Amino acid sequence: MTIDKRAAKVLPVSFFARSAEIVARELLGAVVVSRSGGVRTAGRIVETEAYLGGPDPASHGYQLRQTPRNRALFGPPGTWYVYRSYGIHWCTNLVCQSNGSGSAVLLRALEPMDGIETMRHRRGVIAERLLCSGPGRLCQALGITRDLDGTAMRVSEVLVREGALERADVVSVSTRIGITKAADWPLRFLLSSSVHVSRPIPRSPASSKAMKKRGG
DNA sequence: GCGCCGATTGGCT
DNA sequence: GCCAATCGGCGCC
Repeated sequence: MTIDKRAAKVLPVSFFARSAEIVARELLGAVVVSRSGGVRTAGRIVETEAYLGGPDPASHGYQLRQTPRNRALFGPPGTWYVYRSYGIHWCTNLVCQSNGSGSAVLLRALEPMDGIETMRHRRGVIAERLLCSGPGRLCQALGITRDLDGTAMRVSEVLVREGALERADVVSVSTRIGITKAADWPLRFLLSSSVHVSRPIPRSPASSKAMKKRGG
């Protein structure tokens, strides 16, 4: 897949000035273009999660509590919020809704499009499906670090609307990954037909239990 | 000041 | 499936 320059259009701030849930769903199929280190890399978004800020116990903006780390989360819509995960990885979000809402969309997986050799070099892996299939992985592949935190969406990395979804794309919703609080909120959005998602849709707890009981 | 925890990943059983 | 790596935020003393 390549980016059609005629159709490519940078997403306006108004795109992000809506609920994180809506933005997370509508970002599927959009393209992230990074120019980190002067090298161009790009990927198509295939997985996102919404974090709702004040009312969301899993959000870094829970109860609108601000710290030096999450400062960017309370900035204007379209601001990048990048944080360190487990002291090792970077994860990147785009601020949504309104100033001070603390809500954002986490980018969880991309389908690599441009600069794939650069991604391989940065990631130290060959397999294409391991390049951007996770929030930490995609940051490494695109060269995203704390440098991007608090900057406006267009400053370095940008998001462009790439037509829309393709005919083969299947939009699915599931619970969010890797959290313990509000773990049952259906705020993960993914193109479930893509091989580049971080994980498949989890089985429901009930059927998972049944599978375990049956030795599956 | 001290200890625990996490929006992850990669390697091993 | 289990576990370590590694660090900032947070609760508690």
